[in-house]
Amino acid sequence: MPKTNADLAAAFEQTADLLELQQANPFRVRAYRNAARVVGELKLDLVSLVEQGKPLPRLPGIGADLAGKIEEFARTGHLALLDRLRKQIPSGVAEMLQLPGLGPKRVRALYEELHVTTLRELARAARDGRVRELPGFGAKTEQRILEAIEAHAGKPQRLKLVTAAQYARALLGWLRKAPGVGEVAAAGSLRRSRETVGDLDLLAAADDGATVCQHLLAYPDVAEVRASGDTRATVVLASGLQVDLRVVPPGSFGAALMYFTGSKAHNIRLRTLAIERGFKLNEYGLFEGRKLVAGASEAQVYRALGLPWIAPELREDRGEIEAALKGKLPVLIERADLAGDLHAHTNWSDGTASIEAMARAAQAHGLSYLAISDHSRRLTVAHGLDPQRLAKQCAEVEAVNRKLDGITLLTGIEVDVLDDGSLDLPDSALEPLDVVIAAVHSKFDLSRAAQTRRILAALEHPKVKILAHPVGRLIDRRDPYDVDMLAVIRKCRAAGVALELNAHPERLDLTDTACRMAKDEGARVVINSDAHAEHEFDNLDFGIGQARRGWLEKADVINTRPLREVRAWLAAAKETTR
DNA sequence: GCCGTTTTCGGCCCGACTGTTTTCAGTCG
Repeated sequence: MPKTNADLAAAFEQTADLLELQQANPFRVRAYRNAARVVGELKLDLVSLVEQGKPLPRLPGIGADLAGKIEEFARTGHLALLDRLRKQIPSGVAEMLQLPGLGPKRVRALYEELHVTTLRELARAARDGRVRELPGFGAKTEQRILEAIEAHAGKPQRLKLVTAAQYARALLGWLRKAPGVGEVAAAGSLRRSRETVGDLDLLAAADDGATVCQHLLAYPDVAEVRASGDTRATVVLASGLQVDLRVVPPGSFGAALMYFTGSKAHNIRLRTLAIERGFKLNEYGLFEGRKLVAGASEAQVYRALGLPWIAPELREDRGEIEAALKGKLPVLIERADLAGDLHAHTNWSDGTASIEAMARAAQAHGLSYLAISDHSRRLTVAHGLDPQRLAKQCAEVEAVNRKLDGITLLTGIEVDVLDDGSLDLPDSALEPLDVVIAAVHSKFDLSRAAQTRRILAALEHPKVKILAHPVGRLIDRRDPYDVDMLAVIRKCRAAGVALELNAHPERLDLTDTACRMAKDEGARVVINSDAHAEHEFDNLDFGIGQARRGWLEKADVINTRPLREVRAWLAAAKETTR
């Protein structure tokens, strides 16, 4: 099994956990965690780079030592340091770090004093009342540990962005009714449009924070209060979702929004930058000595640091601060830039609405063109179209088109890519269509080489202009298939094929890092709803969020262009080796 | 373990809440 950046990141993360348990230098621990993040987000496949004997690029926070460890891992599949640490500390001990309320100090005490090495043993020790005997522990902590172990068993996954957004909307509505409250906002990974959200971070402006915190505790869906003070409160909803509320004075709202939006790595960079410039940055503002320099708005704080405002989607410490310093931030795409949608389904296959209903829904969502692209015959569960039904559908699309005003329908198909890379419909059926989208819906478990070969072959087909959901994952349900994404992206660029950013909240595929890779390689992206129902054009918002996380600008995305230009692109002959 | 238009050594983001204390350590975000 070839190792990936993700394996390397996991090895660094485990090393950090174990070092932390040994009470190693906390900055050394941080260096490993930082390395895990940087490597995990990297587009470049480090293992194959080393295999090819190429030098590693300079990576932020990775010096001589960690670079050596990357090479070691690439060559041997192991880190000697990690192997050694694992011999010293049983694997179950590190797992205890996952429990809320248990950090390295307490876990170490449990391990050394009570010789507890698994969650099961920990639960037993807690039930026996042995945990409370330890210095620094008490009856309450013991009880919390038991509850945490129980919750850990039915571990709530991170929520999909769309679900988190629904919870947040309801909670913000509730908080707006708190006495004396000013602005309220959702922050955290939700505001950064991460594809999944772990817990909700909410922010409110008020002079009397305690009252607003109390108001949150009274929210009908609150199942448990974890903490509550004058400026912050943490509750757990009935669903298990944790909600953190922070309340600050109005003059600090911008600084607090920055602090609570994160990411943590972005914040650390900003605070370091503040120190270099003689300031101190915290959630109350930017301070010069005791004097508040900025704080009411994010833009003020960034400006005082010598930076333009940075969009939340970029705040991941993936180069946005360097870009901001140089004045080279991307002008990110916005929802209003989308002119059309090139992938939607109807009740001819597995959609729920008619062609006309989908067209009118798209128009109501501000779009001026829409491609009807139902499934092809191989996808029998979706009632996929064979050549005869496809031809009939095309005739109906044209008929509907004549009735419409202000939106134009394009004919199309989401055609299955078969095992060998050929398409599920004959060329004669595809030839008359405006849009042909190639999609992999089977054989997800091919080897990387075979899967890549298969997809590259499909991209060669002269009619294929879009590669649907290129990574193939379903968030939390199905892993992406193993494919050489860089090879796929380069092929797409060479063949004039657009990579779809499928905006369905369960897909959001391309991933953010793949979007950025596509942009860097000069390939085009198309942001499609893949709507199966009229309301699903709303999902385009999530596609835009993901695109912005991938640094995409209007010009990078095909369906920001007017129909005339899109038609020209669709009609352009492909340069392929076929 | 990383890093340097003040530094190649000595720093490394900052504050709130809880529980266990008797003035604060540990954890979290």
